[in-house]
Amino acid sequence: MQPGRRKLRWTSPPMRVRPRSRQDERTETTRRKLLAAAKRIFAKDGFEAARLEDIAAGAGYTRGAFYANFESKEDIFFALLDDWVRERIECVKEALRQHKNPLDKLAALRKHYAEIAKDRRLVLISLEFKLYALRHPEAHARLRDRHRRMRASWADLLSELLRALDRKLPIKNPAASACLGALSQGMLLEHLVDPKTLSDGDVRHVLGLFFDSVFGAGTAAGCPKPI
Amino acid sequence: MQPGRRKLRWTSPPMRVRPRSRQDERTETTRRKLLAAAKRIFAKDGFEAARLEDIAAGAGYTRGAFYANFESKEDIFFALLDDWVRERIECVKEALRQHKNPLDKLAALRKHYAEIAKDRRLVLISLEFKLYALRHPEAHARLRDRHRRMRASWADLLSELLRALDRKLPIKNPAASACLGALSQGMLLEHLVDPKTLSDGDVRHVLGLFFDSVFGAGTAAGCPKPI
DNA sequence: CAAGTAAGATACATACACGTATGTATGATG
DNA sequence: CATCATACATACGTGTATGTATCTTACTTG
Repeated sequence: MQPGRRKLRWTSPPMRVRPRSRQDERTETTRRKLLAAAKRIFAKDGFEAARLEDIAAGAGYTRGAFYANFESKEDIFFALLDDWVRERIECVKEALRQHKNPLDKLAALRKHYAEIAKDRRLVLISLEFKLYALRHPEAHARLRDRHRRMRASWADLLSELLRALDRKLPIKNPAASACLGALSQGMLLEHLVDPKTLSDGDVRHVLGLFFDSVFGAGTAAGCPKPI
Repeated sequence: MQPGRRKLRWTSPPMRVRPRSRQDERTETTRRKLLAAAKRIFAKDGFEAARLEDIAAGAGYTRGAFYANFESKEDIFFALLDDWVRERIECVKEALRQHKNPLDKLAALRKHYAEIAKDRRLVLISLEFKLYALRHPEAHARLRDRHRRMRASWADLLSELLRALDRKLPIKNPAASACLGALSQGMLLEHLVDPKTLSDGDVRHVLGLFFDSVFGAGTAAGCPKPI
């Protein structure tokens, strides 16, 4: 089943036994270039349709370089996913740090949510990959793992914020953020399939309302019998 | 570009010039069998991964039979989609007919929405196909067309019901049902990726609340500042 | 600077699904 | 009954992505 499972050089951080040779730098830059190219190609063609050759070529190499640095398409995808999630969390943390008042923090979070869907390509790919994972057990397990970690990070952020606001979520924490994500992903898709039926404005509008229903409106203590 | 565009016998209903020969019956049954098999295979493997050969084999034929009856995988998919949409609309109409009181009708509709996600396979495939369509302009156009027709049918149903209840939707009609669909699809996906984080119950719960926010709660005149 | 190691290129063997072209029964028609 | 058309099967050619094995070039080290 498993074809040999070659050991890759970077599954764990580079052991600094040797003080970082020129070769090490070289591999790191190619790895970075490959990741950047993969991001572009995945965005353009989607996960399944993306060809390893295009990714390698996009980074200025051939498939040989790819296989020297990654095991498979899934492999490089997860590497990208990790980066992406990390960036998003950092970005939100940073945004929240810039406010003192909890209500302002909430507003910042709301704004962030409204802007997620701007990263359309990434949202679509993550959607596609979820479907892919449902048919590929190994990928599914890895993805679920990532998801849990991500939700946990969000949950930490949120519970702190909610404590400061003295509010409670209508459903338990990680599920709530999953629902918000689900709605935003789903609406983005519907919007892209037929922008006339569900406009960009509609999407933002409904997303905002849903957000308020979940976290309580921005200023009032929340809708009396909200979602 | 277009490889010959063979004329297929069933793009329009059979001309009854001849009074329905035994051959006609034959083709109709094979067509039906192929459609049934396609439904199974699509459900099992997804749209893109499904092989024409499996579909044909599943119906007890070979690829020859397939190409004699359909143009392509997309083609048979749209045929299935049409059936599915028709069935769903009929099913809801029937359910609504069984009640006199508009509030009961609304409750029936609510129940129906909660049960859509039960048809998991179909929801997933329709999701997958939307993504597929976004990368295949011809399929996209066809799909958008279907979507509009479907939304229009829903809109008719709903506006009648809403008039009877003397309520207004918080966003214009077809968009509202698109949002409901989006939420249900998105949550189903999240649920399947990680059932522990977003349970089946959570999904139904949130879907119900969202429904109430959109249409007004089942009994009260609706949430004062709802979605 | 020579010998060894690692990065990456090239070439190949494989696999798989597709669409088509041709063959063969079975049903229709004069 | 003979001939023609239709439904479907079989076989083939093609395109295309994949993974690996081998070769070349760049770097490292004694």
